[in-house]
Amino acid sequence: MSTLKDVARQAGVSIATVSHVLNNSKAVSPGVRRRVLAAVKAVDYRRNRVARSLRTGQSYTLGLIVPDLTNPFFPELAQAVENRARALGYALLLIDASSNPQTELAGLQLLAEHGVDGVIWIPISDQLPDDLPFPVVVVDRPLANVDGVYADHHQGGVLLAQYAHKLGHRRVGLLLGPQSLASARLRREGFWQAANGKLEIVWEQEVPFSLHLPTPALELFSSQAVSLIVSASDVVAIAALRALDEAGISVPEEVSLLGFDDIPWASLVRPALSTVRQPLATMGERAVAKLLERIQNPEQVISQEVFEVELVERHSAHSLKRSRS
Amino acid sequence: MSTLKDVARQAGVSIATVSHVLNNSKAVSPGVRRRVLAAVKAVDYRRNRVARSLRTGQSYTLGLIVPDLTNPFFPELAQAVENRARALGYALLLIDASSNPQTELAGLQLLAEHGVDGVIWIPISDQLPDDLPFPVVVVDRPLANVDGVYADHHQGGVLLAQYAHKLGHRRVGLLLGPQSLASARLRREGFWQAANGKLEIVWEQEVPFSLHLPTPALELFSSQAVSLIVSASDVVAIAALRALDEAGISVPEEVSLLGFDDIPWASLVRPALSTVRQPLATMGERAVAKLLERIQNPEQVISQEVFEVELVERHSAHSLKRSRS
DNA sequence: AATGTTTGGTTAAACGTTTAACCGCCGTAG
DNA sequence: CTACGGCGGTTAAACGTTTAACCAAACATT
Repeated sequence: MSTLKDVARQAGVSIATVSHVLNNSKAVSPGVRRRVLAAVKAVDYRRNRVARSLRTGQSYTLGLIVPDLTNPFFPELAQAVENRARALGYALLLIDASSNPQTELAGLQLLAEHGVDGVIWIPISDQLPDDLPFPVVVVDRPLANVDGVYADHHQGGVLLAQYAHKLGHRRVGLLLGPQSLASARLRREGFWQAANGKLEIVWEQEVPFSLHLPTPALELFSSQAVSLIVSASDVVAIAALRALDEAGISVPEEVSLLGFDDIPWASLVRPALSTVRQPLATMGERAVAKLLERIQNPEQVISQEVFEVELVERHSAHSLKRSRS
Repeated sequence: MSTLKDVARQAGVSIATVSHVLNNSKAVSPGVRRRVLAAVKAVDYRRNRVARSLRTGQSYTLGLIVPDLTNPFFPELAQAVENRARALGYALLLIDASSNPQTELAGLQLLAEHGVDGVIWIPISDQLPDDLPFPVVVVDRPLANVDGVYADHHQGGVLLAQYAHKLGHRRVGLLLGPQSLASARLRREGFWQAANGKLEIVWEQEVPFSLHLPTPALELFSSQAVSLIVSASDVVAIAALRALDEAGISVPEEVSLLGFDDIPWASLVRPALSTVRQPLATMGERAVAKLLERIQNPEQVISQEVFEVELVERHSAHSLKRSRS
């Protein structure tokens, strides 16, 4: 690869001058500028970001840590983040933590070594390690003392409960997300709060955000009759769907099902999932914007942005009212 | 962030010595080594990979370019690549090309600037730009003159045709992937070859690898009767599934459907897709291994590895024989 | 005892940028 | 005519490593 030196030699100027025309960091005469640009083409020069990083302390690289790419919730987010970052001149280092908090920490460490300017983090751990040498903005799962962008999980819970009530359900079961995650806690709280007096929560079961339901959850389906199962996320809803199907229980005729997230698959599955939508791509883009703001201005007060959620009605939940009347 | 200099001062040795203990690049007495290690802890030293890169010419960073993370075929691959790369001490720069060849090229350029040691590429373009300053290994879509790891697409096509014949189908329609992609071409060729004389290919339609079917494809479903539709990939099979559902055509009763890839969703969808499986994660891991071999030994002869595929029977394709007998 | 040889450490150059400091020159103002 | 302030360019230092070259002291070999 050719360097500034090569360009300089080719153009018959000093390397400083070349640098200045490339960065517009100083006035340079049109004649020289033209020569330099020509030389750049001639030797096929590409700036060496490594050297630049070393000198300036900026790497123009961001980090992204996701818990598990295999969970269809994350790719959409990741894509938005990557595209936005690249549009703004940043490359993106990806860490997939494989649902392992250890890995996640190691990832943070790795990103530090690589000198990223900042990282976007969808955490599994419930707190930020201290003395990180870069700013971070957390996405999806609220954490204290960090910039964050989240959906309004609490409101999502409320929406679900209201919808359940509106459909005339009374006895419901809750497939909760990991309660170590603020997002899952908030959804639960929202639901409970809005359910108060109107809905009877017959059982609650904590399950991982995964396509594989633990057997205790499976057993609940048959043991205690509920007319509606509301699940922690679309993925677990879909897992439940499959389990119910295998158990010969039909949705929504025998039991209704509600999801959360509105991942693309929610509308692809049969019956299509009624769920609550969060603006994933927007959140991803906003996260990188926020991170860059923080990088520009490290002293600004930390803030959280919460995005509105929206109920989307499809066909996995059934109204009891009509069938009763 | 503390530097070698800080560690050296703290330990009362030269920075060269510190470097040597950290890299085991020279014998150092146990006493000094202990002091250095202690100093490292004391000042919370982390190696600065940027500086190291500049000096050594190695960045310990790999690039990964995927066409579209939102297509569920890729996350699994990406995860495998990332995990394997990290396990071997490499970080991974992700580029999502958003199905745009322009973006893809820009991404390659960006990776070059960042000085990656090599890149793993799932290309949309049909050839490798020349004078890339790093080695690349191509995955999934065969390209000439590059290292590659692929599934045996041709054999997959054969398997599909044989299976179709075994089930007693005769009139079939083909939802082909973009024929600019070698993978899609090979699948088609395999199918045609094995179909020869046994199957009548009533129509062929080229569609993108996406959840959205173009309308010409939709129209085919009703216009010309076939008993089986074989699709370019699971995603398009699922798209077809939905379209058929909306058209009130039931699968597999009225028309059978076959996929390709065996993405996780293939088994989640109803009816579960019969499809051909390729060992995605294995291929991802093998790709990074191959890339590293190439980095170690730039002169080795280029090679392609093709992986066996396997038919997996589920419930989207129907035997005609029984119903006829 | 004189002469290699090994051991354990240091010095300094180099990687490719950016950027502050410097400098010569030209045009203009006093 | 002198002084002065851009203008347009160059020089050189610095970023944090790695690593070749060097060196002193300890040790082994005859």
